[in-house]
Amino acid sequence: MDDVAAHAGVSRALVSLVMRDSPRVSDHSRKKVLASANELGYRPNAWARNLASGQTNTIGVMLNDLHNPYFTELAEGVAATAAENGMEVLITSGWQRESGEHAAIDTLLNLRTDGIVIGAARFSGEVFDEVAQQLPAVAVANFHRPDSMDTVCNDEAHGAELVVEHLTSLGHDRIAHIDAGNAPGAPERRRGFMSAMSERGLAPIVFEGDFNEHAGHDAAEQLMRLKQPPTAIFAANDLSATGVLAHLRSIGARVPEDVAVVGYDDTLLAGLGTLSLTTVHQPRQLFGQRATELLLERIKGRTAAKHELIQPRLVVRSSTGPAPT
Amino acid sequence: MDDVAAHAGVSRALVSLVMRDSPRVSDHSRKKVLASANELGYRPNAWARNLASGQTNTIGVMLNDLHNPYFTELAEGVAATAAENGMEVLITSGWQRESGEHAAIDTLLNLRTDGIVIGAARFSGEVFDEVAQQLPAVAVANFHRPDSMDTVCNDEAHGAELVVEHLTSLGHDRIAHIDAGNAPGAPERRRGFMSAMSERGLAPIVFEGDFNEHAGHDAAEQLMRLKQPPTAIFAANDLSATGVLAHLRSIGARVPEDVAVVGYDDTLLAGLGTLSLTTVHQPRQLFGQRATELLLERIKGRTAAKHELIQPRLVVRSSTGPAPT
DNA sequence: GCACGGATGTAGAGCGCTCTACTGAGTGAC
DNA sequence: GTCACTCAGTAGAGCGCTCTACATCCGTGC
Repeated sequence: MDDVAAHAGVSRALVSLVMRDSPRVSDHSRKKVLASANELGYRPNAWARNLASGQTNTIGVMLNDLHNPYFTELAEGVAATAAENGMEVLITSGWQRESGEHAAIDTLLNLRTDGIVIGAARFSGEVFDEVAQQLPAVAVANFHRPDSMDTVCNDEAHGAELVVEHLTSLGHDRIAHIDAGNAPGAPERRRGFMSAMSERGLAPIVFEGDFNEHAGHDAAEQLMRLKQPPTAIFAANDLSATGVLAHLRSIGARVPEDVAVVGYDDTLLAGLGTLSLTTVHQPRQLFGQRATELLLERIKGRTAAKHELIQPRLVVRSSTGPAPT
Repeated sequence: MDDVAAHAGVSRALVSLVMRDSPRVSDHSRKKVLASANELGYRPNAWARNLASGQTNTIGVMLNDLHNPYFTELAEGVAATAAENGMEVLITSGWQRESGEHAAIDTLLNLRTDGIVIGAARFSGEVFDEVAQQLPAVAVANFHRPDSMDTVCNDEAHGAELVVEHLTSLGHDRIAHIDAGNAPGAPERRRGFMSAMSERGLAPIVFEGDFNEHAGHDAAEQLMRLKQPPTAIFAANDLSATGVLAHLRSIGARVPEDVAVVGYDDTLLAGLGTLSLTTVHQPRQLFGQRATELLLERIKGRTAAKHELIQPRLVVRSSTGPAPT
């Protein structure tokens, strides 16, 4: 910076003003400084800048798992909203391990970014409190719902209710749900399914499963061996639903004529022509957007915690149809 | 840091040594300082530390597209290798736009991380040169192969050759390739296919396609209308192969008895029980590992550029089998 | 002619660390 | 007893910026 100042024949302070796009600089000086900076290949040092200014203009995003589209779309939403507000985004990941998550959060805390978005961490409540105490933070899709920080969650239960509503409106009444135990989001989906069913006076059939293809396949096998097999199967997620479809095909059951199948998450899979799965779509970018907006409010001084529930929507494709008569 | 020093009754310099795990500190002082730091909730400021030390202990990773498993697995490889070497990783993304890529690179350059890994950027050669001039950098899966920085690439041509070898060994000789135009990696796959075919005295059939399901479906439709349809189809990637499978199923052609199908990339799709696709697996984590290793060499002072080609391997599943007689 | 105020520009302290050079105490060899 | 050396700790400059307070210049109004 000294070199640029000397080269342009101005003070260091003026160079600083130019680099920060201050309106307090005449056009003439601005051009002179910019030309010198360009010629010397000068680029402001972010560490020094942030140290001196005490703010980073950066939002840190900690994602549990980069392979999961859920998180990357969340990050994309954060990035878009951050960019609109002139902020930058730095991502760290825990690579699906809890120790990794701690390291990733520590990196961001040491960096003292202006705020932190936490994507579905396995942390205990205390860790959340500790983070919230140090920096403005928002947790997304986290099922602890810590009071100490803002949260943005998908309304899983409502998603399940949408499924039941869709299937019952098609005339289905023997509807089975293959769940995913205590995996994140699964209990809420299960509870939503059960309450939606009983509200309609229907018996909720629930089979144990998991968020993978194999579990869906096995559960479907058991379901179809029942004396009265269900006419519709609501799988834990899209992957699980592909297992269901595979089993149904193997026993010659037609979808949706004999059995309707619904997934959850609206992943790439669901959209494939071969599967064309009715599923529940979560507006994942919106999660990132709302999280960032909440964070910006926090940075501006709000202190009371806010908790947002985002509404999913049903995407009807060709794996569901009228119940067999 | 002053507070911690005062609280522990030592100098600031000693606190600094403790925070950096220096062996020059007695056990007694170390414990005292750590206790004070803990009590006061002290956490070293990364900006100040990096500014003062002139190094960041951090590797920056710029990824073109976080949704693409290719890049996230690359990042995972970088993270693992970086962790082994006691370094941290910070990720930025260009969100599939070139302007975004520039911003993402700028962020890292301003941060002056110790090195940068660039995941498949759309940059021109000059941009690579410019980056390489400022910081140690490695480009991964980039098809410009700039001389100014190290590169790590997949040997796409060899992957295509593996496919041809597999199919011919099964007795196939009418093999068609659905390509993906000039999309990244596609020209290399096409060339590999063509040369492997002609080496074996076979006529390479190439149809225009793209890296998506729809393109695979359409190309397959055209292929199967030929007077002599191919007995094996090598799609541009797994997604394209799902389109092929969908069309084959719709016209009642059996896979692999009537037509063998091969994908590329070994994504989640290929492993699904319903598809069970023979495909080419790229060791994507290895890309990240090698990239990081090259970067560390650079940081330690190597100046001559290195270019590595990583060998893919064929994963045989049930979408391929002996050619019909 | 003078006070005033807006527009530009500058000086210099300070952000929170690290790092070099140094001090002083203890240890062992001769 | 002296010297050389090691070990533990300290002082203080300095990393590359920003920011507050101030200086200077010029046009305006009375």
